[in-house]
Amino acid sequence: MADVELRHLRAMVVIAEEGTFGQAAARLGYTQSSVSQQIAALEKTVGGPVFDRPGGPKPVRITPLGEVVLAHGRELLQRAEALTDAVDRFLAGNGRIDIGTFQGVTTLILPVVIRRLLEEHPGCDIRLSDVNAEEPRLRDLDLLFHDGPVEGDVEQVKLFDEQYLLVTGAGTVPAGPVRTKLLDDAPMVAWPPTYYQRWLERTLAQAGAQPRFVFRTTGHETILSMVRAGIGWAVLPWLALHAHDAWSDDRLSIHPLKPAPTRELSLYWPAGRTESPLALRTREIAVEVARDLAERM
Amino acid sequence: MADVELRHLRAMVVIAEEGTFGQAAARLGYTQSSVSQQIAALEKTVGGPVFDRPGGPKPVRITPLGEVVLAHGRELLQRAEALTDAVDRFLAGNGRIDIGTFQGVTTLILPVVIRRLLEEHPGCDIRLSDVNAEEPRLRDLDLLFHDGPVEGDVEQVKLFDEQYLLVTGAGTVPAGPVRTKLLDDAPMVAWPPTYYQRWLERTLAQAGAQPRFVFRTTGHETILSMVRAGIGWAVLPWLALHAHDAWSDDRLSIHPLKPAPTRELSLYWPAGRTESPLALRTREIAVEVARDLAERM
DNA sequence: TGGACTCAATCGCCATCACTTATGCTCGAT
DNA sequence: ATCGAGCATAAGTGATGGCGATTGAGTCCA
Repeated sequence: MADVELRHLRAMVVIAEEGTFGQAAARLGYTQSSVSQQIAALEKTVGGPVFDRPGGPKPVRITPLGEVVLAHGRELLQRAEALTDAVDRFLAGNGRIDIGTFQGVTTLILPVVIRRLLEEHPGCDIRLSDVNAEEPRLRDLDLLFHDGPVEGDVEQVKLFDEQYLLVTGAGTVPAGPVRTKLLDDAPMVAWPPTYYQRWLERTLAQAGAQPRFVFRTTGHETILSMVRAGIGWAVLPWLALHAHDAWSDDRLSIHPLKPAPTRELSLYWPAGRTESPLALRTREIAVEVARDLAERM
Repeated sequence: MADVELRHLRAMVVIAEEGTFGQAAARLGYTQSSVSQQIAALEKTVGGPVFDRPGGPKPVRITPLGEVVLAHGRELLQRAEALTDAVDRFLAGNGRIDIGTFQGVTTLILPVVIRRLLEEHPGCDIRLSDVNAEEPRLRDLDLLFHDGPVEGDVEQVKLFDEQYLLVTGAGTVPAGPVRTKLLDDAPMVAWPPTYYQRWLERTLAQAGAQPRFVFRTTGHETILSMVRAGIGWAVLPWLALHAHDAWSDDRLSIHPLKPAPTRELSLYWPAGRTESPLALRTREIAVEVARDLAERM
C-alpha cells in the first residue's frame, strides 16, 4: 500500500474544520475538484472512506475510520511542522556546534567567541570538548582551536602568532627587550609540565636557557602573584598577560624576549564537508576576535 | 516552501544506514538515479544539502543539516507507521465503539455481547454510556440498545420481544397462565418507579390491575428473595428470571400473564453513516445472542 | 410537487512529476 | 593510465495532479 501523503492529511484536517470540501479548497488554495480527488486518493490508501457525504447542502461528516486517520494525521502534520521549524532554526544559525579545544590553548579567546555567538544566537547548542592527547582529530567536530599540525583532511585559518613574554617583579630587570639566554639558571615560576609548558621549556632550552623552576602552579593569575611576591620570573603568553592587565600593574614589568618563543594559533575544520551556518559564523567571529587581539599585541 | 515527502525521508533514512545511494536504492526497490533525484528534491525543499558526496567510491556522509532532517524524519516516519498500524487495527476490528444503553434495559444481554466482542477483538476499546432521559439520541454513538422509538435518522433491528412474567411463592397460585386482572390489589414487590417500572405499572393498569406495592427495591435478585420470603408477588422480565435460574428454584413458581406485558428490544444505529467494522460485528453478535435467547424463551 | 440551491463527483485537458535507461563525471585503487 | 565504484544528469514515458465545466444527488421552500 502506498504512503499516506501529508498534503492529503492537510486537506483532511481542513475539511474536518470547515465542514465542506469547497470551503476547505478555498482555504487551501485548491479547487473543490482537486480536494475531492485528494480525499479520494487518501481513502484509497487507507482502504476506506474517511468522510460521509450526505449529499445536498449538508456538511460532510467524518467516519470512524476518518477519526482514526485524522487523529494520527494531526500528529503527523505537527511533526512535519516541527521538522521545518528545526530546519529553519538550523539555517538561521540556531543549531548545534561542536568545538574542540586543546588543553588550555584557548581559555582566553574562546570565552569571547562563545559570548558573541550566544548573543547572536541565543538558542544555539554549543558543545565544547577537549580533544585528548597529542593526536588531535576533528572527527565529529565542527571546529578545533589548536596550534600544531592536525592530521586528516582539514582546512585551517591562522588566527594569530602569540609571543611569550618575560614577566618580572618591577625594577628587577631594566626595561626593554631581554635576551632569552639570560633566563638560564634564573628562578622561574611556571605551569606544571603540560603540553604547552613542555614545548615552552624545550624552546627556551634551544635558545640556551634552562631556568630553575622554583615553583609550579596552575593558573596565570597565581603565577603572576608569585612573580609580584618576588619568588621568581615567569614566561607567559601575551594573551594571559593581556587578560590580567599585567601592563597596568606597577609591581610587574614585562619584557619581550629575543628570540621570542612564539606559538601560532589556528582554527581547523574538516575539509570537504558541508558546514553548518553556525559553524561558518563561529569561524568568522573567531577570526574577528583574533584580529582585534592581534592588533593590540 | 513545499512539503517534505515521506518517500524522500524514507530514502534518506535508508541511505544513512547503507552509506551509498546505490545500495539504498536496491533496498528500496528503486534505481540509483531515482534515489539521487529524490534526495535532490529533498535538499531543494529543506534548502540545503543533507549528504556530502565525497566523489569516488566513498560512502556519502550526512551533513549537519542532514542530521537535523534525519532525526525529525525518523520521528515522522514512525508516526506515519503508527497511522497505518492504527488504520489496520481499525479495519481488523480493533477500534473503538460507543454503545449506548438505556437505564437497565440491557443489563442481561449486553454483558454477553461484550464478552464475545472482547474474545474476538481483545484490543478494542468499548465505551458504554447511558443515554439519558426519555429522549434517546444516538449522536456520537455507534449502537444503542433501546426499546422505544428513537428520534433522528436511524436504522434498527429488532432483537426480541420480551415478556414479563408473574413470579409467586411456590404453591401460592395454581400452575399455568394467570389472568393479569387477578393482580389487582395483589401484594407486589417491585422496582422503584424507573422508566420501565412506570411503563410496566401503566401497562398493568390498562389491563385492569392495580397491585399494592408492598416493597420496592432495586435488583432482580433482591426482589426474588422477597418473593421467596412470601412478602409479595413480582412481575419481572423473562431475561431477569432466566439470569437467576428462577425456574429451577422450587420456592418460586412462574406464570405467564394474560395479556402479557411485552416489551420489544431493538438495536439502533445512525442511518447513512459509514460504520466501523467493529460496529458491524457488534451488531451481528448482538443479533446472534438475542436469537439464542429468544429460542429459549 | 417542482424549481432553486448547494454540494461532491466526474470528465476532458494539460502541465508536471516520478520513474526508467543511458551516459557522463569524479574520485580512489590497481 | 586505466578501471571501477558511485553520484549526477539528460531524455523519454506513463502516471499523477491540477483546473474548468458539467453532472448528479439531496435539501429547502414556495
